[in-house]
Amino acid sequence: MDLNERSRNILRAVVVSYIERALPIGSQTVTKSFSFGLSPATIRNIMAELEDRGYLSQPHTSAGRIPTPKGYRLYVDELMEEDHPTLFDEEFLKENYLSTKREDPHALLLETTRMLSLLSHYAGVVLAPKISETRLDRLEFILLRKGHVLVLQVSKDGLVQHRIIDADPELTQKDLSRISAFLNEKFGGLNLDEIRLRLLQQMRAEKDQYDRLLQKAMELGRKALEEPPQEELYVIGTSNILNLPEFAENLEKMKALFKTFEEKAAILKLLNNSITTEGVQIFIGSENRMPGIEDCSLVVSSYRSGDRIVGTLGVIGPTRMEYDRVIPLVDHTAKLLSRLLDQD
Amino acid sequence: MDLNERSRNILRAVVVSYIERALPIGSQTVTKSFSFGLSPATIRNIMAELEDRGYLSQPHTSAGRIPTPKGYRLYVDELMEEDHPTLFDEEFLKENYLSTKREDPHALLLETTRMLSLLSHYAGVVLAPKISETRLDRLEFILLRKGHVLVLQVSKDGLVQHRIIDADPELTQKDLSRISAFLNEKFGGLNLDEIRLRLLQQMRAEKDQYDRLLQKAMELGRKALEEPPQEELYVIGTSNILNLPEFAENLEKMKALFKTFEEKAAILKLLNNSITTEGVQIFIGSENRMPGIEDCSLVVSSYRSGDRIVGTLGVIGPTRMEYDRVIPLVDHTAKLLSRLLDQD
DNA sequence: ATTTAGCACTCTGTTGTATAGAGTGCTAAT
DNA sequence: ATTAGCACTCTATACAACAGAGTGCTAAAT
Repeated sequence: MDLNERSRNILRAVVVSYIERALPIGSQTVTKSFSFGLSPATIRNIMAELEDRGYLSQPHTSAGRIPTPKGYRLYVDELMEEDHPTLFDEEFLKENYLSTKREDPHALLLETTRMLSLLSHYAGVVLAPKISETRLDRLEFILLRKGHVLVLQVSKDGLVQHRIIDADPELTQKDLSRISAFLNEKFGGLNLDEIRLRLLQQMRAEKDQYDRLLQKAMELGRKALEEPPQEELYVIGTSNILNLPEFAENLEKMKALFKTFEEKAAILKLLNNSITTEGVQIFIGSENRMPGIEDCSLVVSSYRSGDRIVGTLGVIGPTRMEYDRVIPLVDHTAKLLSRLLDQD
Repeated sequence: MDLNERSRNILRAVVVSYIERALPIGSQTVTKSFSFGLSPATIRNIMAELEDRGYLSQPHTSAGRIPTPKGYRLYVDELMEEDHPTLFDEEFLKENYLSTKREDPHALLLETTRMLSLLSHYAGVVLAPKISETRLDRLEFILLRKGHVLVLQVSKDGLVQHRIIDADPELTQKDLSRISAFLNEKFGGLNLDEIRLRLLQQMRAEKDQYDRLLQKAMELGRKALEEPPQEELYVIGTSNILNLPEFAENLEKMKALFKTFEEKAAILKLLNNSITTEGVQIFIGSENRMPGIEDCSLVVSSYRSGDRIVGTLGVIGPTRMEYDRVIPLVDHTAKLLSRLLDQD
């Protein structure tokens, strides 16, 4: 049932050629570009077999072959020689990326996205750490106007997020400061889910107590943490996609793709799914079931801060992506980002 | 030299028809769609004259006419009957926009952009108020780790921005709190430019004084305000542009346009230029000299918070934009936003 | 038992030609 | 001043012819 070595070589040749040329690959092209010591006729037989088995497809009877997602999958999993980032990419990152200021995680993540886009020539995406899953460093409340409170969350890794919530109009800034201090004391170092849980427990326990400020602290804390904070997704380089021939020819696909890019929800969902898995993951074309990007491939990797996975980053490009270059790039970038986030 | 009434009517007819149909307009179309009581031949004469004068152009000898930017300009300035937003737009905004929560200006601005895009069917843009030009309500410093300080700025209209700066590593949170209090006391209610100026003056004056904390306060204040804060531009609905026939047919223009959208710099510049002018401004096609959007028109209006102009918003669409619908829409939206920002 | 040369066949894309249609500009009549 | 009429121009479309790339199959060669 398995493909023999020769068939695999031919498949590799077709995939590599197609990635380079974006045109259906015929038996002649294969014989010319690679030296298998086989005639076109033989190649044709093998290609026909590969098509039967679902690794290649033909746009029409008398055309060359194009890899199917299954074909790319085999290539990526078993045939590709992927090892290190290219020397250029590695050097470039060392010179231009590692030197970015690390004090503001936002700036750092943005720069990471830019690097991914720049070096891959596709679109770079970075899903920012969800502040709710990081350990809390500080929680501050600042009174804006009566009844409106600015909540400032700072995580241990320096991630900052602010949000405005409604609150008891009787609270003064003094109350708020005391509440901040109290909550920081009590919950500093925990992650938000834990805090939320403890708050609820405690509120139940102390329901009947008379310490009104304590109650307000609990109430405010709960409110501050209850709504899921907006998820932050950086996307840079979508216009790179416009240069690819496969989309230039198919306006409909491009429309769908750009709508997806603009709405971000589908991409968020995909990246969120990948956050549980360690290392590089690859979604090839229709393997990912997201409408709009079913003609794209994604190469994503989770990254960490300290010993916890906190987010994912990656590259979105055509199924005809240069996997052997992009996969090590994404892997490497994820590691560099993890390192940058860790060194504090 | 001026166009007579009849020519102006014909020009209006051509512009209106072209906006609707996106195809060169011939003399027959004009006679059929409008009843001027003139034969096609007469229309032709007039159109030829309009072309001579630069209001219309012909893609080729035997085609109908297309308005030039000059033609659109005359239409917009003198021929168009623009008055109110459509009933639908007005109702829609009343129902869906005026009810948005106003406590978080960011959310509000985002919603505004969404509305502009939704109702115009083009791309909506909103340039957020520059916090440096708003009056300061609060300035808070929070120590992240040694030498890194989170600066939190809150403006009187509730605009919040945070930034991370390097600072004297010897400063403790206690120092920072005192500095915050001091600066708030001294400068609350002023705008950042004023504050910056006063700080410099004062620093010079008190150079030789021995109050070290005061000096540090000055120094920190200066640092916190020195770098221009990033400008915030919301853009929503770029993918609407993909549906327009003029761009679908011209891939190159579309590429340029989307690159411009992604980079945002050109749009920022344009909107910043418009911030000094009150009311609605219109840039038609090549009138705006920004590469990438020279085939687009912009309808923008400044908006205010209280009695000061703080930002601009608008719509980016094809030169063939439905000006009579979009201009009142932009105008109306700007006024609504101003009202929402004011009611505090 | 493979491999391959040879060949008929298929499909695309390009080129050239004819044609219909839309629209113009000009002239002469109203 | 307007317009009917007409010759002219240019585009878009359809169609045919054809070159080119590529295939699959068969029979010969290794």
